[in-house]
Amino acid sequence: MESNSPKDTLVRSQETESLVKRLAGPSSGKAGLAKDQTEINRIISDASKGSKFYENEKKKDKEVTVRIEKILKYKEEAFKNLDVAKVEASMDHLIEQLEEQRDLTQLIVHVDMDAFFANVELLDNPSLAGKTFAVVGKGVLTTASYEARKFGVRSGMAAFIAKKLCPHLILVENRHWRYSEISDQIMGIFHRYDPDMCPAGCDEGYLNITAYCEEHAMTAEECVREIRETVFRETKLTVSAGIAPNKNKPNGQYQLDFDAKAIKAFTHDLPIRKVPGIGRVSERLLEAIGIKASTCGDIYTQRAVISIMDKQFGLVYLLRTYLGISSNTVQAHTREERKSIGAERTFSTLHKLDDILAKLDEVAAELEKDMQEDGWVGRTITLKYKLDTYRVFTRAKSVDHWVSKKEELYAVRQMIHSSHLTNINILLDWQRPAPP
DNA sequence: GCGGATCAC
DNA sequence: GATGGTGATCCGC
Repeated sequence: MESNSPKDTLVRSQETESLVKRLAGPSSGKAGLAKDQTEINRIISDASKGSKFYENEKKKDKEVTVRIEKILKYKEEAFKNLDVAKVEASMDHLIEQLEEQRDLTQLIVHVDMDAFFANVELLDNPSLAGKTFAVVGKGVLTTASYEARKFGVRSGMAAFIAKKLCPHLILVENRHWRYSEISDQIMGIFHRYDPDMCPAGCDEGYLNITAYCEEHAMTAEECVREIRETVFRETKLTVSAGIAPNKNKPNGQYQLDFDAKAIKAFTHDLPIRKVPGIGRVSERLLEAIGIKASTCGDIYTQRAVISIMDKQFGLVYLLRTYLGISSNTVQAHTREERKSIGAERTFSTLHKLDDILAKLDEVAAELEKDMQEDGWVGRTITLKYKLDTYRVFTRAKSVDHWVSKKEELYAVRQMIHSSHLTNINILLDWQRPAPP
């Protein structure tokens, strides 16, 4: 095999490009590309180069490349005997059926606090106003102020990398108790508008305001303005909202027309990476099979390919994404619906088994404490640990009785088969998903 | 049921 | 010098 074929060169240059993008972190592509993102990515990559973290990312990137090669081979094979016109016609039929399920009667709102942790810090320390600062926990950023974001600083980024991008960056330590305090307050406000509202993390949620608007003879827009004003009045924090007939997240503060055509126009140019569930890897895989512009509009033009790759990508999920149809029911999760509880710690590399077991004991004790608070019990104990190479191992064991004690959690020590640990995670499942 | 991977926040 | 913690889900054994 000649190693300098055009295809080879292409694959290799793609690989470095995707690695550089990967190193920029999971949230970098999410907010839309900055003008000088290439330069930012270069700085990040240079700062990482040579580290074990970098080597691990390189390995994972390579694995995705191999996955892509397999998928392309499969695609080529499946395409050989494919009557494209016929498949497209049957896809069009399926799309019609899905279109019939579109329900435009519900007023669904997605509310999302602006730079939540950062703005809470700003609230409690006004001297941060206008400054480039970020909130940091365990060496990793959880939020960045809008001023800092201009430098390419993003949540999920290592603090020392952020400092390279923005040397004057002020680092503020996480204060979790403070955020949950305010989170409770905000969720309380959202509840007044929809008692069944569904929180998504501590700073955002989905509301169905159909009933509220009916009862108070309000339009959705008026209602959402009132929600946002109430949050600001009671917390002095700002919130953005998107209004739509289902849970597809609109962009920022936005009301989507309640009309199939307008919704499809919206998704047509929407980068597929912004769709919940499409992350960095799926974006790369989809790009490889022809979602070239990486927008949802390409789902339609590539419907024949996608139909033969149903297994890999989920045909109906993608078609519904193209149509801009998603669930429009909002329901709070009940405590009973929770499926697992866990505790995780990262530490500097431990080599001696005794030290590792001591750490494991700490994590087990922490998990037992959290379990007691909620009266939680489970049947499957999973141990996850990470080596200093960032390689992760998982070992699970299901038992025939309910586990609640730290002694039983600590028993996972039998499953450790390495040293050089930097992270330990113990997870307890209430019930594993039943096989179909 | 288990282990690896991906994803969201 | 250095890259988090919690919970969910899907796929291929």
